Amino acid sequence: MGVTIKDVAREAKVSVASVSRALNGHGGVTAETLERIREVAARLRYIPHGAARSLITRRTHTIGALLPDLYGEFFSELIRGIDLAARVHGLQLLVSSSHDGAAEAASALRAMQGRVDGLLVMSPHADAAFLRQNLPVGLPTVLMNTVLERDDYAALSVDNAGGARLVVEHLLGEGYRRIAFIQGPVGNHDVAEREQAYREALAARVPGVPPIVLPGEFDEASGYRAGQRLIAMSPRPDAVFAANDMMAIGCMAAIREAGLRIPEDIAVAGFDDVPMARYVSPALTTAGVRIAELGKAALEQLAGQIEGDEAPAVHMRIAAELMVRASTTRNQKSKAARAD
Amino acid sequence: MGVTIKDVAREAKVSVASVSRALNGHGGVTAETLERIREVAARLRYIPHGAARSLITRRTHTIGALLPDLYGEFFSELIRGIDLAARVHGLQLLVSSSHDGAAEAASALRAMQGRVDGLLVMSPHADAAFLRQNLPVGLPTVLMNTVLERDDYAALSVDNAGGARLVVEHLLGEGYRRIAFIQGPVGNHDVAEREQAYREALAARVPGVPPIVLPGEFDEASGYRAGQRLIAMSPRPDAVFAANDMMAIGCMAAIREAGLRIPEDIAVAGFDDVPMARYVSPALTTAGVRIAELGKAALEQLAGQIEGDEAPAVHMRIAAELMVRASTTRNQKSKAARAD
DNA sequence: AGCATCGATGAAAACGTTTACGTTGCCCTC
DNA sequence: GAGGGCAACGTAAACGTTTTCATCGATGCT
Repeated sequence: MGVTIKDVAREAKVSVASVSRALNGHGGVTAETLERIREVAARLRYIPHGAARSLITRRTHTIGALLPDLYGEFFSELIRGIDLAARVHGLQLLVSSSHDGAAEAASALRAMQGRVDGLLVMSPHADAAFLRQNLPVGLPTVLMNTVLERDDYAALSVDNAGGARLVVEHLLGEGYRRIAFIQGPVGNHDVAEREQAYREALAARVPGVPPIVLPGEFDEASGYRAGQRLIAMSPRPDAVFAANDMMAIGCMAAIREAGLRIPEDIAVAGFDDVPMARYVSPALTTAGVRIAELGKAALEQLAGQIEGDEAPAVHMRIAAELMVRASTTRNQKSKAARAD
Repeated sequence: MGVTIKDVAREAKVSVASVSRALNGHGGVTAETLERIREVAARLRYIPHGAARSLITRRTHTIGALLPDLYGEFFSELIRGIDLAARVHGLQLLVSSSHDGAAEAASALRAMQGRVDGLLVMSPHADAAFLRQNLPVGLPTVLMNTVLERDDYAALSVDNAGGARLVVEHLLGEGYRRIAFIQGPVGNHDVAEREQAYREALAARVPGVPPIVLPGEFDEASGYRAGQRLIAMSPRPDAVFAANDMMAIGCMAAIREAGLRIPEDIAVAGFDDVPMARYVSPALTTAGVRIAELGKAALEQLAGQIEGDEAPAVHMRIAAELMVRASTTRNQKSKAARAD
C-alpha cells in the first residue's frame, strides 16, 4: 500500500542506505544526491514507517500512560501536564484508560510493549503482583498515586494526608467542632489517606469529639445524599469535609435546599480545587494540588530515566495547598470572600 | 534487553513458529506443547513486541488523534468520548496535541505513520494542502471541526451555526434587542461560524439593529475585559452572547462588579455548555453539544473505515441544543431557574 | 501392503527500517 | 606511479514477529 524507502531508493537510483542517511541527515551523501533524494521523497510523499524504524532503533519516542479513567477535571489536567512536558522532550503519548477490570488493565499494559519507551502508571489495579506480572522488565516506569511504597519503581503521589490535615485544621481554627467527612469510592487509596488524616487530625486536636463518616461515590449525587443524611443528624454537624469537590458541591445543594446557610449553619470544604470550586456560591474552600504539575513532574522523572538510563527510584509527594474561600469563613476577613 | 519469542522457543524446545501459533491461539499445536509454551512464556515474563508484530501484521490496533490542545472541558470530553468508543473496538489511542505551528503539527502527524491504523484530525492547520502533504496515502482518516468541505475525507463537526442561531433567537424571543457578540481567537473556524450565524440571525429577525462585536480569546479574562467594554457602551447592549462559556462567565463577573443585574439589566449566554455553566449564578444559558458524542461518532466512523475498508466519506454535523437557564430569563417561568 | 490424508512442527521469507562493514573511485603524498 | 587515505555509496544483517510452505510421522482406507 504505502510507499516505502525502497520505492524512494529505486526512483532516486540509489540504495536504501543512502536514502536513510540522506533523510536522517547522517551525512555521507553528496549535496546533489541529497537534493535528489529529498525531491523524490517529497514527490512520492514518502513517510517513514514508525514501527519498522523503532524496531531497529529501539526507540519509539512515545510514552504510555495507563490511567483508570479520563472523566473529569482531574484527568484532564493530569494529561495536559503530561502532554506539555512530553512535548518538550519530543515524546508522544499513548494513553489507555477506562479499564474496569484488572485483566483489561493488564492487556492494555501488555499491548504497550514495544510501542513505548517508558510507562506512566496510575491504576487501582497496580499492586506489586500486577506490576511484576505485566510490566515489561527493564522498561522505565513511573507510578502515580499508587499504594505501592516499595523502592522498585519511581513513584509520585499527591500529599493527601497533608491536604486533608490542612482542611481539618482550618475548620477547627474557624471554630467548627463537629466536622463530618464524606468518603469516596471504597478501596480508593486517595480517599483512604484523606480519611485517615481527617481522623488523626481530629483525634490530635479535639480528642473528645468523635469522627462522623458518611459514604460517597465522588459524584455530585452522592454528595447530595450525604448532605441530606447529615442535616438529619442530631446533634447536627457544623462542618463537612468532602473527599472531593464534586461531592462538596452536591452537599451544598442539599444544605441550601434544607434552608440552612453556608457557612453560618454548616461549613463545607472539599478536596481537589476543581475550577468550578471558585464559581459556586459561596465559593468552596478546598485543598488543591496543581494536578498538571503532578503530571509534569511524573513525565520529567520518566524522561530522566529514559534519557540517562539511571534508575533513581525517587519517591515524591506533590504538596497540596489550602484554598480558603467563603464556604468555611464565618467572618468576612478572608480575601477569598469577595462580593457575591 | 527484553525477552523475545526466540527465548521462549529455545526454552520450550520448539520453533518460534509454534510459540507464535500457541500464544495466538491459532491452533496447530498439541495440548501438551501448548501448555508447555504457555508455562515457559509466563515464567520468562514474555510480552510480545508490539512494533515487530504490527510490522508484519499491518495492524496496530491504535488510532492517532491530532488535537490542537488538551486544555479545558472541551478536549477532556472529546477525548473521553473517543476513548470510550475506542475501547469498544479494542483500539488504543495515540494522542498528539499542543502543536502551535503547522510544522510541528506536520511532524506529529508524520510520526504517526506506521504506528496507527487510522487518524482523527482536528487542527487549525489542517487545510487541504497540509493534509495532502502530510497524511499518509490510504490511511483511514476522519476530520473533526475542520474548514475542509471537500469530499476527500470523512468529516464531523459541531453545528456551530445552528447553535448560535438558537441562542440569538432565544434572546430575541425573551425580548432582548441590542445583543452583543464576544468573539474567540482570530482565525478560529468555530468562532467564525458562530459569529456569522449571529449576524445572519440578527439581520433576518431585527433588520434595523446593528451587530455589536467585541474581541475575545476564549478565556475568562478576555470575557471579563469584553464585559467591561460592553458596560461602558451607550446605548448599552441589553444582552451578550459569548462565543464560549468561559468568556461568558468572565463577562458575568464584570457585569456584577459594575452593580448591574443579570438578566434584568444584561442577559448573558454562552456556547459549549461546560459543566460549570450550571453552577454559576445565575446559571448560564448556553448552546451545548454533547462533545463526547462527537468524539464517539468520529471514532465509530473511523473504525468503520478501518474494519470494513469502505471509504464512505460521510459529512456529518452534530446538533447543538439550547440549554435555557436563569442568565437569560427575565421572568421566572423557566424550569432551570430553581431556587438559588 | 500401499497410498492418500491429515495434524503437528520447523525452516525461512517477509514486513520497513538502520547501520556495520565493504567496495569503489578519487585525490594527495612520497 | 604506487600506495594510502577518505568520501560516497552499496550490501547485507539485524530488529521481533507472523505466516506460508515443506517435512515428517501416523493414521485411515482400499
